[in-house]
Amino acid sequence: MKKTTTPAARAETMSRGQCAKRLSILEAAANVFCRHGFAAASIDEIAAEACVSRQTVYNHYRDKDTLMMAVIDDVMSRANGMLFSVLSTFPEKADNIEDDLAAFAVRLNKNCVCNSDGKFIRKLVLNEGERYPHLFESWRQHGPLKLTNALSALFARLSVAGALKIDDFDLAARQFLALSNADLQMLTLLGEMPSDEQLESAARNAVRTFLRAYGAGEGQKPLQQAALSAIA
Amino acid sequence: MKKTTTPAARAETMSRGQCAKRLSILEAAANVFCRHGFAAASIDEIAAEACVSRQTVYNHYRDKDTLMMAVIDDVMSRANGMLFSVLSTFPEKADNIEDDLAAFAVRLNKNCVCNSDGKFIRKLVLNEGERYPHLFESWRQHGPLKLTNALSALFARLSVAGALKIDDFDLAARQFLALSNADLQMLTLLGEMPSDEQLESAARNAVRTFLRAYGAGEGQKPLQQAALSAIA
DNA sequence: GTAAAATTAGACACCATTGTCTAAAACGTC
DNA sequence: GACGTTTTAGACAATGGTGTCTAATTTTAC
Repeated sequence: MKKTTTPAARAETMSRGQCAKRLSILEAAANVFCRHGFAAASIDEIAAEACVSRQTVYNHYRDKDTLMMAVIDDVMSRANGMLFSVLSTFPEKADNIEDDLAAFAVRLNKNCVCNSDGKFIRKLVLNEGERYPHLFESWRQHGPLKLTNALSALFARLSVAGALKIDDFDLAARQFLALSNADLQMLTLLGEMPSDEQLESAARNAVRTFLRAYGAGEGQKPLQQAALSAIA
Repeated sequence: MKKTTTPAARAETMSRGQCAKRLSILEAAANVFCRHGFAAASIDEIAAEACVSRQTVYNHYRDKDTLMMAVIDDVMSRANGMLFSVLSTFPEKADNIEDDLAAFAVRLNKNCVCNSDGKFIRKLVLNEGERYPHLFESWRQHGPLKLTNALSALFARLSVAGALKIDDFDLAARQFLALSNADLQMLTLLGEMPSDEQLESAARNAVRTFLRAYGAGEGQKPLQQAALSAIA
């Protein structure tokens, strides 16, 4: 097991068979950890769900803790990448703020909050955040803090452009996110993925209220249209 | 163990010694279950934390599941009672809505959301809600649904009184609650109890934005005072 | 086709936990 | 002080999961 192939060749070797199993194990482990929690998750169940023998799991990851760390790394980095990607879709111009903000809220909730990675991270942070302050802090930095900072900067730009009237940008960012989740919390709590209609409706409701509070209302146009409740 | 004492006498007997131990066990179990989750919680740790021998735990509760059920019952009924109590403090008159709503938000967050029962229920619902739909539904009925319904009715009254301008009362209720939590989520996620100042500030921020969106603004008085951010 | 590497099933020791049992001790009541 | 009840500490078997090992089988590279 030493120097049998060059690193490049081994990388090529690992590119399909091994790598596929690694990913399969990671995905299965994420699911099982999410379903049962770390302590109650059994390696046997993970192996079965990954369609892999238990020994193979131990071949790739020394022990349960190592596997858990790898899963956390995997999910976190994917979630960070997705958040970065979504943040890069900020509205550039100040025309049609309502539609732009709503579309952004939809993208955010769909790709970062309500998907399976979001669910995993929510459970992880709630359950282990106290036990592992470093984990909590790292998540906070790369997640909510980065998000609110970006939103805050966006709101500042829009305020300067005269499209919004905001005194505390940071507060407005937190409130925008809170409003965006108001209609979805129940669904995400159960881990269900909201339908496109629900996502759209929730975003509309949030943005309308947000703009009624912070819009640079010429006409203010309040209660422009009866809102459709998003929750059954 | 039959007819040794009258039920009344036995009740009297149990009123201090046994009952105290029962409560001690319940409290310890709630803490340990909350810290480690159901599967990872050990009866030994619960017994130790309750200052009671393990056998005593088994004397009072047949097995781990029974104990868990008892804890859930205990926490849920206490939380329901507290919510009922807080709901009975709704503002009666429509004068000074801002202060009244803020004070209500403070009471709600302090006694129902951010306390240890709230923390327990949050973890319980997130972790076991999918596995036990009945548990989830029961919580939803007695918790968020009752709360939003009551708030919705209050907003309807205030709208009729001309103090608010709301088209969708239910949506407004959900948004009010979402805004009330916007500044506290980070803290409650870690299980910390926010200070009175933080509770007050979070409620102020929420109510101010809420009224800017839904207030029957005569002067609308926007941006009346620079907001103090509640989050460090 | 062959050799190296990876995978598999199964057996295994080990450990923590659950729930039971027993005998001794503490408690409260009369 | 005597009695019944509750509590306690400790031993105990049973269970289930972890992590290791081995030998056989499959996959992959060349």
